[in-house]
Amino acid sequence: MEKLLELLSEELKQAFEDAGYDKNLGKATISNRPDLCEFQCNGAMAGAKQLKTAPLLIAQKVAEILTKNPIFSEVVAVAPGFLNLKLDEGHLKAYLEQMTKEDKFGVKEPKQKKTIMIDYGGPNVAKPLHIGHLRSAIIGESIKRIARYQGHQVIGDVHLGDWGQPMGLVINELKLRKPDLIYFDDTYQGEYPQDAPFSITELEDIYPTASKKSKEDSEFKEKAMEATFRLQNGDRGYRALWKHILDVSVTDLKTIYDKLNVEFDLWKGESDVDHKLADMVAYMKENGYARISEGALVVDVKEETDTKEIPPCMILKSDGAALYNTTDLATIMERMEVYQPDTMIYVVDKRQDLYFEQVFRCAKKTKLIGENTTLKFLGFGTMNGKDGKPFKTRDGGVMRLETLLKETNEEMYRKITTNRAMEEEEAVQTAKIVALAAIKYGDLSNQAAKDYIFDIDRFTSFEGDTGPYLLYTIVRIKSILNKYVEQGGNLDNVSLKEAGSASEKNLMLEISKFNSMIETAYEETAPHKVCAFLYDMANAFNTFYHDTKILSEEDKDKQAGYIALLLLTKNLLETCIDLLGFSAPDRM
RNA sequence: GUGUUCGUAGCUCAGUCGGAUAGAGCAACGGCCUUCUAAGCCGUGGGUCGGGGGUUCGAAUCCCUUCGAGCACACCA
Repeated sequence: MEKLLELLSEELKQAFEDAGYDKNLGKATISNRPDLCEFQCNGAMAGAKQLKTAPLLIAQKVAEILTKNPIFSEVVAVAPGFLNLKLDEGHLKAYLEQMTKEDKFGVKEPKQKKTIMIDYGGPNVAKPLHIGHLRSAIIGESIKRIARYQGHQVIGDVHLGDWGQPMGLVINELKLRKPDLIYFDDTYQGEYPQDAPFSITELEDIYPTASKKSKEDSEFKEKAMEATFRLQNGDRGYRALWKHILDVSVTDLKTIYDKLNVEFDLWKGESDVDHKLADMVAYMKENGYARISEGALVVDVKEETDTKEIPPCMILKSDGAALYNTTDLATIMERMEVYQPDTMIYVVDKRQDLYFEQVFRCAKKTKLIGENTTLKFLGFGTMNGKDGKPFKTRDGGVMRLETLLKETNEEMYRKITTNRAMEEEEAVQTAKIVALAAIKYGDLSNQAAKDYIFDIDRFTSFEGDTGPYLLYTIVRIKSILNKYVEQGGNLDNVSLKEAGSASEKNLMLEISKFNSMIETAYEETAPHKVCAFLYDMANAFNTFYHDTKILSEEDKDKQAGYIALLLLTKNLLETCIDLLGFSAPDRM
């Protein structure tokens, strides 16, 4: 269904035209003076110059026509030329009624359904997730859900770091610890065991140890490189071992992403395109895209219009080895072949901006992607501590994601149990749900591209612009709806009424912004717009709640109208938090 | 050095393809529970929108300049 602002703009256009002016001046916007009006139009001022007429006169003439229009309950022209508008209650009610009937509350299907691939998460095999991975997961997941809700086909790919040097390090360290494993026996011809010869706990200890050793011990490093080489060149035992590392690690990653309510459609990794690298490199050479520079194979990506220097995109290192660029480009190539996406969005730390600019240009120049394919870099800022510096643990290390989750859950459990009496089991479950909302809302309510301060005390607070506050609002509505049913009410039997108070109308006006908000959030890949909408709607609801007695309302017809409004509010709130990737408990 | 992002209330952040009196939250202060969850609501105080200049009827928003901060700048990912 059409956005409300567009419907109003249509009326304004007609009025401008009828008054003898350019109809394009008729554009409705949300009022920035809510004390005066609900909507406004500034067209008279914009047109005053070309029309050589005083803006107020234009506004007055248009207002005269508009006052006869039943869609507005009030039309006033004020100096210097604003048109102040109020919407008729009946029309507002009808608009909301239509929302409840339509699929997705009136969000229109896109004219062209796109296939969008989102590359987010980016964990490395054999390394535990740390807070650096948090933003990519949270933001990417939300973008995915918003785009999907908007009606596009969206594929989320975790893009595992599962192939390079780290794998050799792990294998080599494992060889030192367990030299007798049959995987290291070159003469072994039989099948390898199903079960991995190590646990996730062990694996998590192996990588850091190996990484440390490689920096201090050149012999170890050399052996690790050799192991990497053997793995990549198809050594049977090494491959089998690598497969174990992958399985154990991915199983573990899935449980944590599951806790975060983050879900990937694809668990592809760098290793999946290894077989394409040689062909791709050959293709770039044959078509004259690549050249040798300082021993390395590069593709120039400079453009005439550049104001800054863009270094060439390196395809192969001077020792002939592949690097991150190589696998990223090959991944783009494979995605084009298998999924033909219209857009690929990379949700990555913004410090990689220049790097991705090079890769994108290279992909375009070498025609790995089509003319109409969009590669989009969605860089997010750093998560800082309260001191404004990158977030660290108390002893200065990198905090594990699991630790962060655990601590937040505990903090939330403490808050819940001190404020409410609740069964142990329910309190634990509720704490988890609310804690996740706290973390995610705290992150997503900021613009993704900006650095932000991760303040767990603030995020877990139930007061103000926080996740818990929103959940509390939803829980409140659920509680009223439950009681209504207990008292014999039927939720299927309620219908909206015209607003009878300012707070009720205000809530309805907030609700009416939903489809336009979704569209903006999608176009700007901006989950924080969803957050702002949620908060505004929760505020509008709470104000309405405080000056309206719902369950004790004597007029049953009026009461049913309130209930219908509550239902719609609740459904929208729940839809929005789902777009952000969290959910609400039944009680808290 | 080059490029880039940013600078809004004591703190954390919205608002930025020009519109009226720059908005929230936290913190501070003052009200509102025999009544649907007070984890709430209502109100008060708090601002040279980093500085300067320009464009415009109108600038936090656009342009120039300046100061300050973060980040990036090919053989890591």
